Amino acid sequence: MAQCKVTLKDGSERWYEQGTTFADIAASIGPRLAREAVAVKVNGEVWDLARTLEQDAAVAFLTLDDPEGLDVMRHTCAHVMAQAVSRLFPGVKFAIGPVIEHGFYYDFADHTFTPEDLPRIEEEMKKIIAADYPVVREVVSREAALAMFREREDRFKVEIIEELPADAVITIYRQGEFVDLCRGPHLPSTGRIKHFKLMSIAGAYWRGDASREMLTRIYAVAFAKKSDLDAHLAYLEEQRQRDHRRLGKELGIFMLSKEVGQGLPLWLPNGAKVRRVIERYIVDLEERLGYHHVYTPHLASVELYKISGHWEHYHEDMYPPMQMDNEELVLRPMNCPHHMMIYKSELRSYRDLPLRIAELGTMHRYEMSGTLAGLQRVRAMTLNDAHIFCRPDQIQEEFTRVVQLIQRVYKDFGITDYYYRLSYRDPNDTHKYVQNDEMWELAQSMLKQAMDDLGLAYVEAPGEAAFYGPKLDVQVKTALGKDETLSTVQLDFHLPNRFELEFIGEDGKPHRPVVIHRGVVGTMERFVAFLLEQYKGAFPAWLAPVQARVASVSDEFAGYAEQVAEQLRDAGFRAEADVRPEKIGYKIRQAQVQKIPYTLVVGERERANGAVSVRKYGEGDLGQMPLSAFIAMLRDVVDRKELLVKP
RNA sequence: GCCAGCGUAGCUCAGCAGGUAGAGCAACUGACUUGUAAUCAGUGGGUCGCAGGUUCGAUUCCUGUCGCUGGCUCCA
Repeated sequence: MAQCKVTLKDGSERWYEQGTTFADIAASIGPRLAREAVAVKVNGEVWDLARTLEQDAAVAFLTLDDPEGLDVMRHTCAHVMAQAVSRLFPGVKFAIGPVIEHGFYYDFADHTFTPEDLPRIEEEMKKIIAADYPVVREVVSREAALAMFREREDRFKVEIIEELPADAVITIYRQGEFVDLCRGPHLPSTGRIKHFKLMSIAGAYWRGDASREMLTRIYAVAFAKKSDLDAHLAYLEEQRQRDHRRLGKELGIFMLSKEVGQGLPLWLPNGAKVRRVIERYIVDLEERLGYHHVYTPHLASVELYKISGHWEHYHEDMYPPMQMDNEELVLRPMNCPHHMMIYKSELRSYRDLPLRIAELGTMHRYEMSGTLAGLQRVRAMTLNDAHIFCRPDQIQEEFTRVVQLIQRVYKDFGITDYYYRLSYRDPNDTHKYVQNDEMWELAQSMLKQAMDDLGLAYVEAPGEAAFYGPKLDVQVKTALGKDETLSTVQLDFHLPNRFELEFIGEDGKPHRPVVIHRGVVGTMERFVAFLLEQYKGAFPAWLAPVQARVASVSDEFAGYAEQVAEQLRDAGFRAEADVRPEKIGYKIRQAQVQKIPYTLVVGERERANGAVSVRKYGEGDLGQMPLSAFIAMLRDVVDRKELLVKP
């Protein structure tokens, strides 16, 4: 028998007979490895331990401590769940069951699950794990595979097999009475599965295609250690506590009601205060950076959107037209066309460029009801929007300035957990986009170049572009773990053509400008939703609806408390007095629950000294200080935009 | 929009398997005059999302509808 050389992770080399299983190789290295190995990486590919060594190879054994090893366990766990389902609900059809972050899911058809089914399925899974069935890989011919799954009437598996490339190695995995089409790899046996929990049931379209059958998906998590599972569940619970919908209600930020309409939020006084601070901040900053803020109406003629092309491409997301006099009007879903018209209102010289037109503009978009979520997804939203009209040679500098502005703003708000995404058009579905291949190629490579020159890391996302051009998105995570776009910068060579924009160049001839669309704060709604979750409702002093509450120790000091609050307001702060005849402990508790940054306790000792006793949210009693000293401190904290609690 | 679940007082939630509803907080009234996360007592408040149906009788079962939640699709 031929000998094969095995190079291990530590660089050492060993020789084994061809045909030796990797399980045996692991055993020859050590009993502990034999016990803990769940799979093996052979020349970079993850394999089952039962597979055999056929040629010289670089070999690394995987345990549950390796992310790839953990994924193998999660994948096998998905099969165990499917097996349990097939036992409990005969006739259920199986679609796909991939590994996802923290766990896995499996899509089923021809049976509707309810939440009560989950514990039953878990119980059955535990039996399957206890039975410790070996998981056996089997290579089968395409014909055999088709025959097998046709006989079971597993239409999804048949479809998958039919679409596999001609040279694909088709494998099935068996465990006990259960068999599934699967590429693998898997654990050696079901008994190796550790800790898991079935989480939720959801609908999901077959192959993610809304025109196809809706399947029932069961989501689950799985971990190597009980403590990891518990920690994950605790984390999810904590995330639920910081859900902006919960905090938004508790803190009086916004409300929604069906009487007002779905997805149409009302900003309550506290929310409006926060929003106003942000609006002032961003408008001031933009004006300093050479943006010109404008106001344009919420209604526009359909004609305007026919010129822009929105009517053709975006029509289904717009509220239908209203016929008045001899005009057809729509609620605007975006204000780019208005800004195009502002550009066109004068003859522009190359010396005028870049021209940066900005607006806090309210838009209305018809979002599908199922996608609405608190302030994160709404149907009426105010964008921190701007359109930069520039010469082609100015694109890169303007783009760079926008990215720097984004970074500046994120720093001021203490936003650190985000990533950049370059969104390109979907090369397989180009009809969704404006037709101009050359433009797309140019714009996409230009964005990439600019990001590379900035030295910023990014992910590339085909299919995420706007219909008129590629974009840079800044992605953040919501409390529920979903990615959302917070900021966006989009290159547009299209609208300038549609509106026939021009500037007079140095040569005295007309030229076409380029437009950069950009939203830094994005929408006020999503931004505030994000901040609520980011700060767990504890807004930094510069943003907080109430920066300081003055709490009187007893009625006798109500006058002094009012006086202190008024002095704070005169100094430009948002302050109020709590002079109710309640115990000081109760007032303090309420101020803490409302996450007010500073509570100022005033009684005899403070009144006598013109002082306040300062309690800071998250830190506790800072002791007594003269009111003037507190004002100086608060001013400094506000100016520096200091975060209230460390993230 | 699609699939599933949920919808009880202002808020958070009880209410086993059908017999016209309860707690805590909040609100209101009174007492207490208070020193760093809840003072005590009392009072009011719900056509149990809405509309049908089954039943002697429905918050409880069924159907429809509206809304919310999770996910899919979509997306700032």
